[in-house]
Amino acid sequence: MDVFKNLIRWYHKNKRDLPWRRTSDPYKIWVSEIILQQTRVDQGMEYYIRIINRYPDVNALANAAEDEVLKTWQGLGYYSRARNMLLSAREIENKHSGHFPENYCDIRNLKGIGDYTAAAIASIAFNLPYPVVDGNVLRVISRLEGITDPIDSASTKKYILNLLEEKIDKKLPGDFNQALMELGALICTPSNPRCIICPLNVHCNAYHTGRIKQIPVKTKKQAKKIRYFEYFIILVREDNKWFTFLEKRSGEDIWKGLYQFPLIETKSLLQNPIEEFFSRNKGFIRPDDILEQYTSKMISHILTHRIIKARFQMLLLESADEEFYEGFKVDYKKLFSYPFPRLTDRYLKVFVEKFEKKFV
DNA sequence: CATACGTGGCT
DNA sequence: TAGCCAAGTAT
Repeated sequence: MDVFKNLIRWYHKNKRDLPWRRTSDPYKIWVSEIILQQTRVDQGMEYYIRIINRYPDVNALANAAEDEVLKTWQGLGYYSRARNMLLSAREIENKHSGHFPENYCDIRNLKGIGDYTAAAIASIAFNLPYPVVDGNVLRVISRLEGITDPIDSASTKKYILNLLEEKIDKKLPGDFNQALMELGALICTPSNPRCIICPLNVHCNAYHTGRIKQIPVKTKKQAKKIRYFEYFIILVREDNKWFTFLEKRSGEDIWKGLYQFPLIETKSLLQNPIEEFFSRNKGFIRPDDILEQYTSKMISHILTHRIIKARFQMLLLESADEEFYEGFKVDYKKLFSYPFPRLTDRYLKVFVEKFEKKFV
């Protein structure tokens, strides 16, 4: 069967020139694979450049502070990737003497590395014959083989993995894996695949049976739930300097490890947010101390399975009793050194335009 | 096995 | 436009 020979030939002729394809450094390949989890090349590219510049090797990353790594990752999403990458860098420093592990098992045991990423690093960096099964591969193979079982079920993934374990090029498994993914990214796309120029079209079951639009099959997704976030940007002047208040997000929830302004979360829209804030933070600020107050428009922040409806309350204050607040006080000038989710970062840019000249 | 986790581009 | 989905992982 020369199906995959055509694929490899196509890959060498058509592959994109990407920075992580110009190195054999497992560290850099690892960083690229973490960034590319659920993320398009176009979106991840600038982050890859930034991270490699800032942390050129495992040691540099291992010695970084979590806040700094998260700031570097700010805007990319799925922030546990950044936290786990840092944990794994430290693990490599401490338990592998700073040397990136070279076998599948040790790679797979690192935090943030699952079946896909372990196979990707093992094959690309160390030439080990582990097939990758990612979204591209599931789409390409299910079409090629005319698989109509849902590709998001474990059994279908296992079936495709077993199939590829037989087919994988043992000499150049990294190229084999990347060729399959590259085909999925450039030709065998989810919508409007370019079957006419596909190097596998002769052998493609879905193509020949007119089922390209029906395959792959996926089980249904659930509806979006709405969360309401009411933020309070509190500004206080002391000794001719402006301060605000922040909290670090913890717990198993969205944006863990990032920072936020004092927040009230509700399941429905708050009618009197300021009142609610006073009653929840007794002694922190007093209504009499408010010099100026502004309420932003409602901002809808759309996530895959969530809609966050957020609003920012800006309060300019005479004074505040920080002992009654659980977060911490920040010099306004240092605000932008903290990692924030996109929602906050976006609003902050509007905020600066609109208000900064009033008090800075 | 289902669900949570971000963001942005495309249809 | 609302929905889909992108080089997945952890729980």
